Amino acid sequence: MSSVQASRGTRDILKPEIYYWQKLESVARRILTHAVYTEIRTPAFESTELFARGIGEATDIVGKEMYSFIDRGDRSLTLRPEGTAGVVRALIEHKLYAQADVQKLWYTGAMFRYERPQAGRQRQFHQLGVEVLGSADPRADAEVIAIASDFLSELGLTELVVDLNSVGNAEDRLAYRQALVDYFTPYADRLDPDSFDRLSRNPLRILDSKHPQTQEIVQAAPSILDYLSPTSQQHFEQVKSLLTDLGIAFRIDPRLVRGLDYYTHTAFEIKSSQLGAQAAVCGGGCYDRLVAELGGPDTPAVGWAIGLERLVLLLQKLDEVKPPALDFYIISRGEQAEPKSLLVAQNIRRAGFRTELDLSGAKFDKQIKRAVTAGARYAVIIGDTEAASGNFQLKDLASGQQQSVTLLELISIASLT
RNA sequence: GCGAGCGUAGCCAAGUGGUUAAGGCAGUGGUUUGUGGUACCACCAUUCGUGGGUUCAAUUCCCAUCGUUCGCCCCA
Repeated sequence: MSSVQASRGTRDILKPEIYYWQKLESVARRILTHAVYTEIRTPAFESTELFARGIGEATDIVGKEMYSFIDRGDRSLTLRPEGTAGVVRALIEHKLYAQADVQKLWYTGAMFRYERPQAGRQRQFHQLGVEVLGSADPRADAEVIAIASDFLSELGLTELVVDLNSVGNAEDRLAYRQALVDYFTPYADRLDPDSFDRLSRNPLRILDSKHPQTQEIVQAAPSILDYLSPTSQQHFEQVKSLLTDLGIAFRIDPRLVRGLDYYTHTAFEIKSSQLGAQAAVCGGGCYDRLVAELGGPDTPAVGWAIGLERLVLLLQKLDEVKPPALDFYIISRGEQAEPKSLLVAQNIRRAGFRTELDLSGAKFDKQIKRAVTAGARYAVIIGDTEAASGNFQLKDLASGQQQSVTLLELISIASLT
């Protein structure tokens, strides 16, 4: 086949699937609006430096997954691989922190990473995220988790589990990192190659290796929870107690670490047992150092991102989402009738009814069949006789009853029922 | 980036080294006039993702390539 096809890792979202996306978007919008989070829309590409500095040079995302390019003005740009860096850049650039101590923001949009595509993992994918900037209060952590939890359960998802951990502050992490290096070094030759590599680069990440032999060694590794400073510990305790008060079930996973450098204190993931290897639907945590690292004032922050492709995969396993019900289906055939049908359709639509106009010119039986399949409540049948008289056939598709009515009568009948 | 599987019509799917590539769903036309069901009839892949090779002969075997799926990596 010589026709052009969608690029690897990109896809079109077509009819049945799009209803899930629309549902998820409307639920998200409602919940976030009620929580008084403000939507923010940032560019799909940013200067490469923003991600290199923000996400961390040593991360895989920056190291090998970014869509970077030089534009015609010799600038190095990158399609955003995640949403937080751009939001923080906007916060700093517009000095949003000066308008209010705490900013509560949310975003959704396409992100880009050069990865091996798989179910629920595309090169162009979509995330929904929230960021609370300017509060170190444990309530901020608990609030964002509560919002994620409400959002997911509102969508009807069960079998979700919140995994929770604290990675402490910068000093805690440093001390823990050293402890891990000390622990793993004697086992260095027994680690899998990836983990061996991380020993010097990013030892925390050895913890969530899936390699069986590495896992065995990890079993007895020191726990981050033993390296938390009293303040970090207190913060963590408060988050746990707030979640308990909210009735949000969670389990502590001291081996939960995040892939991005900017995380501190609370780290969490919401996972589904129904997703195979791409189990994490929502991931987030605190990132107290990021704003300062990108040149802004010292600003504590917490947020999460939800992978929408994975969420849609889950939703599709639940109930079927249908398009909104159809009120009218306009059937017409004939030289006088067909032009008239559009006028009728527009009038009914203006009266507030969802109305489909059949443009096929097919025979009446065919069009009526389609009206039934489309789930319409009424069919309006217009032939040349009706077009001339101004009286249309209004057919109730459930009962099969049909009457001859004017446009005004037709609308008032529909309004009454 | 690594390992493995898969790729036949809009969808599902059988198939074999050898004249015309099953079947089902959907679609279209029809069984005389402008009305939903059922039944019946007809039509619907010059071609098996693409390119190359082996062979007298390939959808079938081999190689490459593209896409996709699963796992690793990573992440949401």
